[in-house]
Amino acid sequence: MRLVIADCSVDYAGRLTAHLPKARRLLVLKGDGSILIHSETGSYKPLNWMNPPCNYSQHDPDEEQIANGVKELWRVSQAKTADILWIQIFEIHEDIQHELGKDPGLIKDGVEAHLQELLAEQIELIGLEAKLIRREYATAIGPVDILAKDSTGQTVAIEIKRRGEIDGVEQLTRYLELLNRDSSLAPVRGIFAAQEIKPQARTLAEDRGIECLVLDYEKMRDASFDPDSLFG
Amino acid sequence: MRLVIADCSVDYAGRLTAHLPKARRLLVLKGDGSILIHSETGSYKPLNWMNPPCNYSQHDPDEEQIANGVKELWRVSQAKTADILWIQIFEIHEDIQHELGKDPGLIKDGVEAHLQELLAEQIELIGLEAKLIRREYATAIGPVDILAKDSTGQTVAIEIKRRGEIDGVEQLTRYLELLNRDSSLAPVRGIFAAQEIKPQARTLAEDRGIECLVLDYEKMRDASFDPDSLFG
DNA sequence: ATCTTAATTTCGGCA
DNA sequence: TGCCGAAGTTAAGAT
Repeated sequence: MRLVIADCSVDYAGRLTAHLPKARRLLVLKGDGSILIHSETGSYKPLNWMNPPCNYSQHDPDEEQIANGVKELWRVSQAKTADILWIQIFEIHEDIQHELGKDPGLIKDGVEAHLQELLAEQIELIGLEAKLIRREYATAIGPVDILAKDSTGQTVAIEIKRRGEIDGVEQLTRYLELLNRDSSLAPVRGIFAAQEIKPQARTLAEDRGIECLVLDYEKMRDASFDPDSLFG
Repeated sequence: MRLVIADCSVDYAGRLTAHLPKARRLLVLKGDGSILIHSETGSYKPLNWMNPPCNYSQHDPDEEQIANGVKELWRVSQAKTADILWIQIFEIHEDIQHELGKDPGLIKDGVEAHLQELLAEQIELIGLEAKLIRREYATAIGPVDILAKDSTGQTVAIEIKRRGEIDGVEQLTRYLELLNRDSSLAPVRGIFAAQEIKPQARTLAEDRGIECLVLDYEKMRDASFDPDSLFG
């Protein structure tokens, strides 16, 4: 990995056209050939970048560029698409190199899968005497997060999201349409369950007769450790 | 901006819990207090990070940590949320500092907003004598990009994308369903306009009676500079 | 390899 | 400030 602090200007041409005027910035050239251009502020997205695999080459600045003070001209192009980054280097203030080696990677815990696990375990949150049929109920267009039966015996399809947005309602709608063609299950109603449900998603869901359920992750997790606290 | 190459391990607790085992990495401490932790590969998202505003402090490692070889213990916490990053430093291989100053920022060209502006201006591209009703026509489930009337007086809802994919067709379908309930507008037909329309999106759109319109950005931009060139 | 879905999404615009 | 949708989204998982 090479780290360069330099006064530079950048031009990107690819999915869009963009330009960075001359300023002092950090250039990170990674071992896989990718490059990141960062400023002093703004997290964590670089001002400009190129994803691997890409090709780096150095070129001679033309007369006009030399007259403008350009010392080096870098070209970074994407190997698969037509994306190109031209970097004009005016002055290099720092230039160091270190090999980092392979990274063991990030270990995560606590995402959507956990919410699904907890709701399956505490299925009565959707209504008293509700029973779990199964998680990840397979259909032709993908698995339904949870399939259950309510106290009246009606089948319920549940879509779980961390944040409930319109896409999730569309997804559940497609499942319901399909499940309702299965006479052994129909009529199937839907519940859209999420830690947070956006107003537009709620509007669309209710317009389609889909119930919205806001999940309290902390409470569900606590109840999972101490089952008595939920229904006791 | 401070750049540190160090052997470190990281623990994050916040919206999720995550851990990075000991390895050599790049730590970027920006002037706004934010921190990025990068490895040799994988652009451009860091392995771990903390967004500004945040607080940095150094702590004394406990006996166990010292026994494990921890030399420094950094704590970076988000000022507004409860997110915390603990960084165990085993060895520092490089530690440099540079002030970059304020960045003039990125200048973009060729995004969706611009396409929308151009099509509103050149609305006859959807058909002769078409008239613009308005851009960003508000509905309960979000704004329609462009609402217009064609030469027969029929209302037309237009969804604009840079790249036309299935999502965009779904979005337009929802708008059409809603708009067609409004007797002062109905019947409303749809046009799916994009610089590039994916075959699957085109198939779905046409199946639903939605017209597909491929936009030539360069040509529209030129026409905007020289209006005569378009219809002359 | 392609498609689908989530993301500690980030980022910008407008109410 | 908060909500909503786009992004050169990126990244991970499934088909």
